[in-house]
Amino acid sequence: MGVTIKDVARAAQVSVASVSRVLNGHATVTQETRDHILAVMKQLRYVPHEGARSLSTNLTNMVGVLLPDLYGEFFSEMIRGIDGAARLRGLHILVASLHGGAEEAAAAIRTMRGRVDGLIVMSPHVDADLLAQNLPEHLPVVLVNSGAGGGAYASVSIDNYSAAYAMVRHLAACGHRAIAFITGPADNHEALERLRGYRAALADLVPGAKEIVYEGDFSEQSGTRVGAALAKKRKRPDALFAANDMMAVGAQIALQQAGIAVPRDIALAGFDDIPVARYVTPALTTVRVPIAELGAQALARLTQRIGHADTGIDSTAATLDAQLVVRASSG
Amino acid sequence: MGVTIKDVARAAQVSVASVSRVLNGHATVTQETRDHILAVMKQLRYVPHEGARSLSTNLTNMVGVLLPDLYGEFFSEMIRGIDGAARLRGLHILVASLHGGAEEAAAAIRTMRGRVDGLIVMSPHVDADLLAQNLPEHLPVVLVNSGAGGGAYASVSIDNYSAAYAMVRHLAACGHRAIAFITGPADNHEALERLRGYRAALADLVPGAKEIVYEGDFSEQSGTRVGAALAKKRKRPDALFAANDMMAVGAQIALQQAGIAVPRDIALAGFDDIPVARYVTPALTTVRVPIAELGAQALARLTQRIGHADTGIDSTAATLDAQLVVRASSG
DNA sequence: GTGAAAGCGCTAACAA
DNA sequence: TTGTTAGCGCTTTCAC
Repeated sequence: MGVTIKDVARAAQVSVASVSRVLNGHATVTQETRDHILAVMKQLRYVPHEGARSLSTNLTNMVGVLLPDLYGEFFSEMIRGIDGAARLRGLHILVASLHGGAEEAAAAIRTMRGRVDGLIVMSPHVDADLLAQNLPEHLPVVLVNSGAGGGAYASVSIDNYSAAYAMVRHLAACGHRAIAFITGPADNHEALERLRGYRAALADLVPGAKEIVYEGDFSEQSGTRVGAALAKKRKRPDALFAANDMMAVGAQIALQQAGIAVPRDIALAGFDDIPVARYVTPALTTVRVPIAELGAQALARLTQRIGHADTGIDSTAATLDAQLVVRASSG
Repeated sequence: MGVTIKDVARAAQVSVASVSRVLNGHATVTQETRDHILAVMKQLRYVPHEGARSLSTNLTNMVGVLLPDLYGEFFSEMIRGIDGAARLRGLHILVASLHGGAEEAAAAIRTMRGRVDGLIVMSPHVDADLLAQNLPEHLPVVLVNSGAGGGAYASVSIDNYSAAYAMVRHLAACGHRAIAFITGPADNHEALERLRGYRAALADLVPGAKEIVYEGDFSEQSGTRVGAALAKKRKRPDALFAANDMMAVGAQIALQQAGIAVPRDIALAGFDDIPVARYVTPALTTVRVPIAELGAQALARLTQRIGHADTGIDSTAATLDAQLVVRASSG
């Protein structure tokens, strides 16, 4: 196909070893031959074959990124964070989504063998077993926002529990007592942590208050449903806390269409701080999740593991704090 | 490092060739030995080394995606479209951003050699020369939304010109005569096409109207600046058409803060239909760009080129239509 | 300082 | 049906 190291060697009348040496900056080459080889490379438009080099060195300078989905702001921020940290270290990223079921996830994991030096896995569904089964041994892995590790892998996550707790504290401080919650998908680790935070805070901070929990699935529609249902009730809660912003926005629109004012009639809060949160009216009180930072941290942890791959399993879990963002919707 | 094909062969008491055969589904293996080998693979947890396989077959099943930036909705939609089309074909994607200058862009392009079967390049800045210089010869390439091809490469793009033209037609049909425009970055091909569409439509459809052009750079701030400037004027245009949604949103906020109502005092329109456009008040009239579709098309074109790589250079340019989305902001 | 040659893990003739 | 062997493009000892 293309120009190979052999072509360069032949044209420069040297051995491939010498060409390889200048390629890798090994000092043991005369300035003279080095210049000559460099010139020939230029002239032939030689571009090294990274794949072959990887096979030889057992180093790819790539990290695999396994995401549950490639949709929306969360994902793009994540990639941005990872890529930023990666380019700093001269690494490239191989992205794959785990879209389908366990079957497809397993396939995705397996095709990473020999292509990457490490893996960043974010997967609310994949469990530790699946990983263990399909992961080439000794391949460094960092889990993101996942309960799957079970302590077996290094991980970084957002402190969803504390952030949800803090949000309820804020709502209570605003004078709201009947505080309702819209959950995320039942099998999503993050969503469950947020629910747990809501429950704990309610029990701790609003004595005598009882939980009001609506089921959602992180989609705007599920928020809309809850908003519409609430609008029809005679007795509404003082505040509605959705496990993510999209549901909060859905609820807000449904409520307003029913003539119920936010925050006058009911306070509203979300989670994530997606861009839209700033632009809706009233602007949405929410929790800012440092997504890009999360990705950057994951990559940092990973490269550190790649450095000394034989230090055994690293099961430490890092946690990033999320930040309360108070806007108009919480009253 | 891991378990290799040799290990499997040894354990199964067969040659590596046989193992390779069952790996690749070559029928010429007894059911008996096949089963045996499969069992050994399972037991040893063998995962083929894709890198090595690629070197042998000269096929990576990966496509490189070079993006100008990894920020925001546009990028994530693009990736989603490409990835969706890729997984349909059993391909994986290697993402890299061209962040820095030409230097870095060149480096990014070069490291793709031997890692990918083809390249999707979206780059408002990179020109045809840079590509030609650093691209391994015969590597299939598809350009996205770029003027860089100069007809030398296959490309797919949005018909920015016609969409902008249609938007001006819509604004004119709403009765607006003094229609202003906020440009994008001066070196951005798409931005220039939108400007060209605005100019042509104005000349064709609003006889006697003169162009009112403000400079922007696609950022929300630049829109805010224009909005603020406009707010101070005694005589404002009837309508403001921004070359992208972020600038339109920026302008809208600045105008409203100055007490100028949209669309009563001035009509507003954007371009892209980012999610926020739907949620601002009033909702933004804009042009929906089928970004994911654009990515999917690019990948489709690419794979078709990868199939018959020796058919020479394909310089055909496909164009996707964008769609006018009329909401409240245009009056 | 430079070259010859073995090997990275796999595939694909070619033989048997 | 199965095994032997020569690469794929590169790196890296080990001699010279």
